[in-house]
Amino acid sequence: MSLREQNKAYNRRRILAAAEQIIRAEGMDKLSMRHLARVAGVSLRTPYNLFGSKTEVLIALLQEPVVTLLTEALQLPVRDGVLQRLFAVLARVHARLAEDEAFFRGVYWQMMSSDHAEAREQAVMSAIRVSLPLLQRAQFQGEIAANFDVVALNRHLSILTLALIGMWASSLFGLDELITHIRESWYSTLRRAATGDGLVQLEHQCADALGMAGAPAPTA
Amino acid sequence: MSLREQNKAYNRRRILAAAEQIIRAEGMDKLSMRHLARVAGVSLRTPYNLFGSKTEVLIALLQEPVVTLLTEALQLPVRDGVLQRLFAVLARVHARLAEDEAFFRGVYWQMMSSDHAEAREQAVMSAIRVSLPLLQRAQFQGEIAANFDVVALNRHLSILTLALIGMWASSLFGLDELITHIRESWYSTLRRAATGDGLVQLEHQCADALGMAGAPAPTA
DNA sequence: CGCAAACTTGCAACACGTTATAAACTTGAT
DNA sequence: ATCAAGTTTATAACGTGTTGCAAGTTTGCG
Repeated sequence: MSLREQNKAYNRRRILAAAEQIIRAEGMDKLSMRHLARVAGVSLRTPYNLFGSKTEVLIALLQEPVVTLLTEALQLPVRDGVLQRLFAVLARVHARLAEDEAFFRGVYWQMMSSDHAEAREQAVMSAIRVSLPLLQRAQFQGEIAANFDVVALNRHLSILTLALIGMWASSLFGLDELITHIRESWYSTLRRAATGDGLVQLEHQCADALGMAGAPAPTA
Repeated sequence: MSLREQNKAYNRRRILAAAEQIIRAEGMDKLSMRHLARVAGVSLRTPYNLFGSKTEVLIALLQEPVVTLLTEALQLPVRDGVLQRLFAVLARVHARLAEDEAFFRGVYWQMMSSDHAEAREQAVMSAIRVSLPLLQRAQFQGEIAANFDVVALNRHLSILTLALIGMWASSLFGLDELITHIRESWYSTLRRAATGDGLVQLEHQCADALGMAGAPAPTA
């Protein structure tokens, strides 16, 4: 890497570190570009040169912990099958979000409520890509019906999930309710697509602790 | 109504009319408070006096068409039952949104991406209240299992729907895909709760045109 | 009418995200 | 060392939502 690139990378890291520190120590509403630049020891223009906008700073700030969390969660040991793995990932994400609820909520909120539609769209699309291999594997192993359009299924599930995360980020409910809604919609949606062993795994999830229903799903 | 109240109501109407005109003629991004005040023939301070914030102006702007649309849609003639009525309402809403897509999208987006969490929460809560009577009636008529917590079911469905609308408003996909996601999630969720006649109505909806699936739901 | 309360107006101000401009600095290659 | 290209910096500016303040206007009441 050339010296030029090294310096840019160094400034990028300083800016992201400053952003995280400000959010943790002073709160999301104190994260202005002027303050960020001052804390990072950099001019106001530099974050714009290196990231493009405040939104893209926040996207970069989320990327590292999210990638770390997902790659770790996707390797959790699982006994039964692929669909169970999905819910195990959700549980891991739940635990991680609980550790840093205010941080993730604030960053995600500001990120999603900005004008920069293109930057948001890119972030969302990369999120949709994460879960596709899992669902494809589930279909390959016969947990999902062979004639189901698994790409559309994945898109639907991802969009549902991100939409619910967006409402959580907008402070309309707490983390526990968010996870309940996600579990509920994953369960309901996958129940349409699952077959055989997949259905067994799903009913196991339902028996665990599905918040909404007064009763397990009707078996007719 | 006292003269004082009359004048306030008159100014409110002028401001809302000006807002609508600006959005339609010049686009959402031209709707600044200064411009709005100028077009409405009113001082910058007055919208704040009468509504409190830009967010609340937009909420007021949405309220009238939304209430009109929903009260009309809820009285649509329906042959079969309550669950079918839900999907009929959705179809009516779809048609209305299609007439004014940019308008509704822009207003909803600005409304939901503001800082005023309380105002947003109030709007969301009133939206949740709309569908509850229908679901309660469905349960009363045996279309939904008697032991299902219909209040939680309604909250879940409403939040799913609003979350998806939020993603549509943020320009992540178009109106047709929005309706597909809503139909899909309503169908999947209600299939857990429906019994007897309710299930029959749902399968009728599924046969209509459910976008995602390559196949009808597995009958096991 | 006359007076107090309610309301609107005009103006300045604040902090914000973002951009333009021009000067200073750093790097890479000759 | 020199020079051009690439980056950062300082400063000012624009338009934004929102608020404070003092003056002006309108309304309701005696």
